[in-house]
Amino acid sequence: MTVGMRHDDLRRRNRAMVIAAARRGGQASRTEIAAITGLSHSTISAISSDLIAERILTETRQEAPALKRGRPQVGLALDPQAACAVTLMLSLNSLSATSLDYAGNLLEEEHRRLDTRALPRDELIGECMDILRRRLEHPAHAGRQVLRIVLAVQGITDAEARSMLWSPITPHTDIPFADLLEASFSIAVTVENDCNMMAEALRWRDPERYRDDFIAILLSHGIGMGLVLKGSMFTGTHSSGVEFGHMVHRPDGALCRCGRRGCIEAYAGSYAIWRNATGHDENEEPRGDIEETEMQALAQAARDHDGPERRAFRIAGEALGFGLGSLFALIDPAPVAMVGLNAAAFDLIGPALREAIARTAGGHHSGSITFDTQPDQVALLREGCAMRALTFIDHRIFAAGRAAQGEPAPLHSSLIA
Amino acid sequence: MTVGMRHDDLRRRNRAMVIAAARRGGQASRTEIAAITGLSHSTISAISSDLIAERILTETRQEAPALKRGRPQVGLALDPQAACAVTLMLSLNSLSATSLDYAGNLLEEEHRRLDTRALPRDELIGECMDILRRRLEHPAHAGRQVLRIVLAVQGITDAEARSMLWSPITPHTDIPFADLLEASFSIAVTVENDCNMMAEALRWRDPERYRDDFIAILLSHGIGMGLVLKGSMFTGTHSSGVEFGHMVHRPDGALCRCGRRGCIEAYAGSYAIWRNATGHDENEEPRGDIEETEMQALAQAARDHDGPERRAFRIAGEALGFGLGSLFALIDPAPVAMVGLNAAAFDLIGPALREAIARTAGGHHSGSITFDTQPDQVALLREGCAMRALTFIDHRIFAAGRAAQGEPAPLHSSLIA
DNA sequence: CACACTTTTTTCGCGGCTCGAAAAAAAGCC
DNA sequence: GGCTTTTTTTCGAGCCGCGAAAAAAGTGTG
Repeated sequence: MTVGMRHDDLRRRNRAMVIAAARRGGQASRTEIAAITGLSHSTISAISSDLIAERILTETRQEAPALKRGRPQVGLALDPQAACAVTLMLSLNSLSATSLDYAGNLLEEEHRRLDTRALPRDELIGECMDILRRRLEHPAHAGRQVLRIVLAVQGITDAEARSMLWSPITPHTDIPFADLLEASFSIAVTVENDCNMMAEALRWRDPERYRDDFIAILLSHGIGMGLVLKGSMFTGTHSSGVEFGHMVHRPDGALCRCGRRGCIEAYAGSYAIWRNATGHDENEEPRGDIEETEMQALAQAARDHDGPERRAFRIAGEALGFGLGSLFALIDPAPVAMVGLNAAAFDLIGPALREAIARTAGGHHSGSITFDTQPDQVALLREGCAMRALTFIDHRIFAAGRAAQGEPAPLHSSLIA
Repeated sequence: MTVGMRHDDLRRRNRAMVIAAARRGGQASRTEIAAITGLSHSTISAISSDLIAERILTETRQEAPALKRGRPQVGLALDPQAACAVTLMLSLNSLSATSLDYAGNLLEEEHRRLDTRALPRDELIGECMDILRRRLEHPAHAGRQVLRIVLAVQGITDAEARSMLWSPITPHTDIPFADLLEASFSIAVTVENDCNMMAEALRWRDPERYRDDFIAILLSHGIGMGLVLKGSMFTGTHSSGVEFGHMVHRPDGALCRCGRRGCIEAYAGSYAIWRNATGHDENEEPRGDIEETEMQALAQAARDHDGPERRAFRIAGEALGFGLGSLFALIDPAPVAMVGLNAAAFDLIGPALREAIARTAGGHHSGSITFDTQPDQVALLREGCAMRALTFIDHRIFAAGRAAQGEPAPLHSSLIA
């Protein structure tokens, strides 16, 4: 509330709403948009025809044959030709990238395996540069302008989404990816936390269930979280925040990958489950990487008989439950989606988790806590990045208008900000 | 972003900014406001003259003699006659109330002692009704209209600020104070959490230090928290939220007043410190109330010699430290203000607290964690309530305009919402 | 003490925005 | 084919913020 509102801010916001309605899909008609936004039909009509003239939206025949009388509604949809976005996803030993048109259709993609932990800093950056360059030079774009690049990384990013501050996938820290990529390609870039992107994807996948308040928990080698509160992504004040895995479960407890003790992750990460299931001491240095099959074998053993494996998953559930309980003391309960490899073992984790939550403040009104497993972590991440990139174009570039007026538009000055 | 922006929303927001500038004090001139808001001088001039005509603002001679050349700036200040606000503060065994003019000056106040824990539900409500009625009938208002009532309670309120859901001061729950008071007095009411109001007060007292991100922790019989993130009060999704005292410190640990185990409060509340200092078992039922002098005696004993008292304060510090560490894993570190009785014992609590934080994720970048003690809990609460009530009038009523145009204005319809 | 100078505040006309009402368009119904 | 219904566009009106210019209210100077 520091800065005043000028007249064009108004138009910008209302344009953004029309674009957002089209982005939500369902071929919203002008009349529907007017009803949703509360704006007058004239306003929506004016904005729509502007957007169509600027080749941002297109009219689509309503596919439903419209049994009703009266002039049929004309659906508004995003013009796929309006722009492109590129997403980069950097994970442990894996770098992938996609190109998308403005409507969100996948144009093409590439996946590379590389040893991220061993790679020197320059080469890690170089790999990202190269895969991005190959996207930009790819013929699939067919003349469309790439207006936005999103790079999602495992680990902590800064609040301005410009740098990777720390990541488990590499020993290198504070890599200013956004600055580096923008300097080379002159296209606006943001660097995002992978769990936040997964949460973003859930909003688009199931807007009924995941709308204003919900939690995405990544159960894999480490524990991550994406948190949406009151309709917007919750981030830290300086960093991408919400390092749920490093909330303290047991003071001075088990040794965590981060070097500290007692973190939730030190009980619920893959390495912690493995450590407990295989009879290793909880103070033992965490293993670097664990094969998916190995975790599946542990889960199967836990399902087969009551033994250390079952106990290990129970301990994981307990740590997650108490952690969620503490979180819910702060934000009130909300639906939870479990994502990632170990979400497949939620049958082993869930009971102890629920039991632990019930013993905390969060268990008070546990009605609104529902758990749901989303196994396809990779697809979720890709979708989230795509939507983040596209909605950025919606809001920052197309809502502002006066840029895509046919001409190439000044890339360096206006699009990077 | 669901609802579109109309034309008058624009004016409303810009009016609100001018009022806010006056509320911040310093007799801001039109020129300064134009600079701060980024709006043009003409706009600020138009809005100011409207607000002066509506008797919301007044011009004040700049008291500084203005050594500069040129036409001297004319300060804008709130017109104390524009409205009134009433605050009610309900705490353990205490009910107090104040009347304020629109500029925030105290008109008069009343304080009552009553046995809140023993009082039947109706009588508790009745006491609030009565003290409010006495305020409204008090001659000090001198014809000014009371436009807002804020009731702050210890305990949990709902997210809409209409009901007290639970409180340690009474066995009764779910009391819809806002509905009850509005039905009787036809003045808009909100019900707020006391710690949130203390945080609100800190923003006004020391805006340099406590601005966008900070934490107020109430150290008294229980442990409370008010949290400001990214410039706005952080609340739960359903309740006033941020029940920091009931985050889990040690799973299945000490018995808490809330009936659960291992909460931070069960180690750091007055009753917990007393329990540990006097050699009682940590599973023992918490004492209901502890005199201020008794806690001071424990603190003195802890300062005098190394014994169970010192250990009790250290345990409290440790619990708070690990709790803050977990919190900082979620939101990143921020300045902390310690408020309330046991803030006076921060010399005993602080070292263990810092040590514990250093062992958590929050200790990573501990640079931005500063601790500060604010002993005058009562004054802080009163200030916070006052500012909450007055800024509500600023935003919801005066920024909207077209209401206080001389006439009494339709109370029932427009002011309650 | 008059006049120049400086800074703040107001005035005025312009362009842009949204709105409501009415008109136009595009169907189905009989 | 004409009537009805619903959607969309058009048109004039009313507000609002802006920039430029004017007015206002002081200080400095000779």
